[in-house]
Amino acid sequence: MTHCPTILQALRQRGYRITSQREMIIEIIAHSDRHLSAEEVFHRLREKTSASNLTTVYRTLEMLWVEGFARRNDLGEGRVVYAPLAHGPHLHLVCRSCNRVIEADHSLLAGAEHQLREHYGFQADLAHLNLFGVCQDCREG
Amino acid sequence: MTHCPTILQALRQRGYRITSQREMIIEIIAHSDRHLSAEEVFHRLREKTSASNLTTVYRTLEMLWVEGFARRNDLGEGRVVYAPLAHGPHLHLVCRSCNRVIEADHSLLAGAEHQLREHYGFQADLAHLNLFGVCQDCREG
DNA sequence: TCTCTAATTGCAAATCTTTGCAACTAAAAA
DNA sequence: TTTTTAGTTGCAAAGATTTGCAATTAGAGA
Repeated sequence: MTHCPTILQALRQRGYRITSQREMIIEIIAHSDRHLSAEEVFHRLREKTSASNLTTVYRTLEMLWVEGFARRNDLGEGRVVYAPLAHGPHLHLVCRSCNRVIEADHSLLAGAEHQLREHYGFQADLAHLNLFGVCQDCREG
Repeated sequence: MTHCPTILQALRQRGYRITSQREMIIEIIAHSDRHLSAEEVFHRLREKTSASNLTTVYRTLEMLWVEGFARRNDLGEGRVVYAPLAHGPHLHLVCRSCNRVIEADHSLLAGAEHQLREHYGFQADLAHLNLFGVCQDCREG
C-alpha cells in the first residue's frame, strides 16, 4: 500500500484513468519482493478477482514502465519481467555462453549515467540493467 | 564473403557442423550493411533456396551470437535484430516515453567496460548497446 | 569409401506479447 | 446529478520466438 496512493494520484494527473484493474496490478507489483512476469502478475490478479485479463496486465505493466513507476528487465530468454522501483539497484552480467548471471556493483556505471545526462540530457535507467557478454570461464575454456 | 571462411572454420573447430543453411545465413548477415530481424534473414534466405526454415534461422542467429560472431539487439518492441560484428560501435539511448532513439558516443562506456573485465573477468558486449531511459524533452514536457 | 553417431533440420505445437476493434466506463463538463 | 467523450477493457487474432521430437546428415573414424 505504501506507494500506491502516490502512484495513482500521479497517473491521474497525467491523464490516465484509474480503474480497479490498474489499482490491483499496481498494488501487486508495488508489494512484490522480486520481479514478476506478466503471467505471474496475472495469476496473482486472478486470486483477487475474475475481472482480469492478460492483455490488460501487459498494457498496464508497459504503461507503468513508460511512466517510470516500474522497472522492466528483459532477461533475453523470451520473457520480460517487472519490478517495483523500491528494489535496490542491480547490475547483472549475463554470460551469453553459459547463461550464468554475475551480480555486479552498479555504481560502476555512475560515471556513464552522469555523462549521458550531461551530454545528451538523457536520464538512463541504469539501476536495473542486464549486460550481455562472456564470463571468464567461458573465455578461457 | 570476407569473414565467412574464418567464421566457418572457427565454428567447425568448436564442434559445430557446417550445413548449407548455416553457410547461407552467415553469408547473409556478414554482408548486411544494417541489422536484420530473423524474419528478414529468412526472406533473404528464401530468395536463395527453398531449403530454409524460420526456426533454423532463429537457431542459427542465436548460435552466432553465443559464439560471438553476431551482434544481437533487442529494440524493446517485440523483435530482436542481428548485425555483423563489422558494424561500428553504437550506443542507442531509447526514450521509453516517446520512443525516440539518440545515438551516443559509445566510448562513454569504455571505463565501465574496463572495470567489468578487471573486477569480474566479464567481457561485456557494450559495442552495440541500447539503454532505456527518458529524454530531455519528455522529462521537461 | 562406407559406417556410425551425435548434431542439425523441419514441422507442429506451445509460449510470450502485441494489436484491432467494439463495448464499457472514469472523470470532466454541463 | 446527468451527459459526454476519450481512455480502457476484453476478446480474438496476429505476430514473434521457443521447444519437442522424429527424420536427416555432417564429419569423424573404420
